[in-house]
Amino acid sequence: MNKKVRASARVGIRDVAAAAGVSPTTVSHALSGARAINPETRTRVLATAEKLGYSPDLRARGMRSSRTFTVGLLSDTIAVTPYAGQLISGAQDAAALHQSVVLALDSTGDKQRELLGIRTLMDHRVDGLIYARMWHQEVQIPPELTSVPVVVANASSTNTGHSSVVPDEHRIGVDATNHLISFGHKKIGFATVATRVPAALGRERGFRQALADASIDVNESWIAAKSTGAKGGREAGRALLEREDRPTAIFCFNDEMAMGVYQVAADLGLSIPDDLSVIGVDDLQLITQALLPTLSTVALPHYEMGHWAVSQLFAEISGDRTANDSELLRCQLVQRDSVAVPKE
Amino acid sequence: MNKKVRASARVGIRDVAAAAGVSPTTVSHALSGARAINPETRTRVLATAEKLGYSPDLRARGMRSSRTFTVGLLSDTIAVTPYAGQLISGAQDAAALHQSVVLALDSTGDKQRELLGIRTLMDHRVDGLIYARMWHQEVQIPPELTSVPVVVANASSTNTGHSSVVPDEHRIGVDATNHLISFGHKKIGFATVATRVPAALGRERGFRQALADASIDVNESWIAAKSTGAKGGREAGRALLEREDRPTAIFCFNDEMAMGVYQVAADLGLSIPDDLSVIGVDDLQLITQALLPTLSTVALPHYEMGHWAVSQLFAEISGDRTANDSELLRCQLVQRDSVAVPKE
DNA sequence: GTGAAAGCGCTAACAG
DNA sequence: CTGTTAGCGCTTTCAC
Repeated sequence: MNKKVRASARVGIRDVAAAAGVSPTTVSHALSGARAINPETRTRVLATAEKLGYSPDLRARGMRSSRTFTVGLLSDTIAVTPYAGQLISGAQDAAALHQSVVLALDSTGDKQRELLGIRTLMDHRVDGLIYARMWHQEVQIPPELTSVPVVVANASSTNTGHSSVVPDEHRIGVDATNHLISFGHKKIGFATVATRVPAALGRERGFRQALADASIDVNESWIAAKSTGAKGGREAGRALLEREDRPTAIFCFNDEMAMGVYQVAADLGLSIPDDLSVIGVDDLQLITQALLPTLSTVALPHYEMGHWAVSQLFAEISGDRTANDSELLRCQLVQRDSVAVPKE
Repeated sequence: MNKKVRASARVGIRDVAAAAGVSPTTVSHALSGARAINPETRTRVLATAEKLGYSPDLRARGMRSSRTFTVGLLSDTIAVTPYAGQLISGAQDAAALHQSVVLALDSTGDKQRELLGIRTLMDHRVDGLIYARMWHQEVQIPPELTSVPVVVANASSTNTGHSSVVPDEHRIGVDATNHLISFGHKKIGFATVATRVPAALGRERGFRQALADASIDVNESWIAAKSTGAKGGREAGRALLEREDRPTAIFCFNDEMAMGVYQVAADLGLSIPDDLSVIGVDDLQLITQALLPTLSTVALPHYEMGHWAVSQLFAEISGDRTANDSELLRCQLVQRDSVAVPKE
């Protein structure tokens, strides 16, 4: 019941100034450290601010300094995977390092909604923008996205001038295949997707390269390209495992396909990892942890991509780094129980 | 090359006013429709604004009207499920209906980070706040969260005064069980979790109620409470299926546990749905669509909860609705291929 | 080291 | 129906 009368009128810099017996200007500078202040005064001001429960109004602050402490994140999420959450989470953490927050918006893949989202983000005067995809792909930055720094996440932009970050797909292929090779496998299959997306292309190149480096010949009939998902995994698994000379290990394009391979293996009476080693990509814990045995995989770095993108954005804004950097993120191999030494 | 000289100086209401030969006030009102304007003038102003590529500065607008067109969303996400994305997505869509955006922040379950998040959100002067959990639970609203309207999503608040929205767990139990009953099952098991969370309690009550309503006796040894996840599902599945008098159908606490039951069934040579019907809860498509046969389930309404929460928030802000409403959301039964008529 | 004044882009209050 | 004036809360000149 103490001055709380005008509860709606939040305490501002002015109130602090009055209470501390200085001018608003001094409070401002004491808070921001923008110019030298008598240490004593400074301490007093800070204490007063604390006591009064002062909380800065970022909008007002931004009005003058033309910043909003806000970055936009435009994605194409359809929320069936945890990817969006992970990427946003990384973006948030990086933004927090710059006293900023992220304004995430998804377009559901709809051009109309995307345009609306861009407008909204612009109206909020975001300091910069992350243009993100949930699946690694090539994108064209919408021309409306001008007059604001943009960094592309999990996609590469065809129209240049923007930094971008993607997983190192080639390396994923190399690492996964090498992991199988390191256990002694020589007969290694690849269950992949038929679409010519960067992920498929890169991982296959990596697969071939790792085999070549180990002087293992590629058996073309041990590469099965089907649709994605568990269904595609089952198709690929059948193609690979129902042959006389079947591989002893299969590198799967992703965890869902690996799950399909598990199903076929069970059906054929093949035990994992004794009769067949399997490795996936993605590290969707819902799958990798639930499968029996748990699935070894290469984790996709969504969190890291979000983090990198926002860090890069701020670096560009402050002029520390130039646009048009592009980063290839190394992915982590996660060892679980689906890979073992081959029987024979 | 045309006036674009001062590209950084965005066109504002003033520029539009000058170009249209009216005062800024008129432009403001023409834009907002807050007061009557000569239709002709209005049209001219709007056209000018469009031509000049005017985009309102929401911060400035909010400065005067003390709104930010922004709602905060504080969650405890650990991003292994797509839930967060779904809830946020619902929140975004509802916010868009009020020309607002959502500022999502997660605390990773850390009290310290949560406090920081609250501060950040407050500094950004969000118009309201959604306090969300990814797993249905009871929460206590942090005392710092005062001076701003709060709605709780996927949790119920012990300290009153806030509206909240949760799934109707009892109904989930009833609907899932009834679904099995409708196929003719009488020997129905329940694979659940041992923790006394609202979801487990409610679903079990619903399970019992549905059986009672159908005059089917509950066989207590057909209720197995284990840990969650596929592992718990396997344990529960073993407990239920390795008996002489085994149930012909199992209602699983969630999809992951259902996956565990699938694994045990396969191990015991039981075919789904011929020898055993299974139904889950969650509708995690990564699992439900990947399992063979695809899993029937009851979908958790994360999108809807996000949507409801934000709608309620705006209703409270505008005074249309009072705080302290609480909503029980009906969940959708998703029929797939894991339920069939029992053999015998 | 500190203050006073001006103003970011907009809308609300007060005029006509 | 329209315009003028003031001011949201802060930072930034410019002055001392």
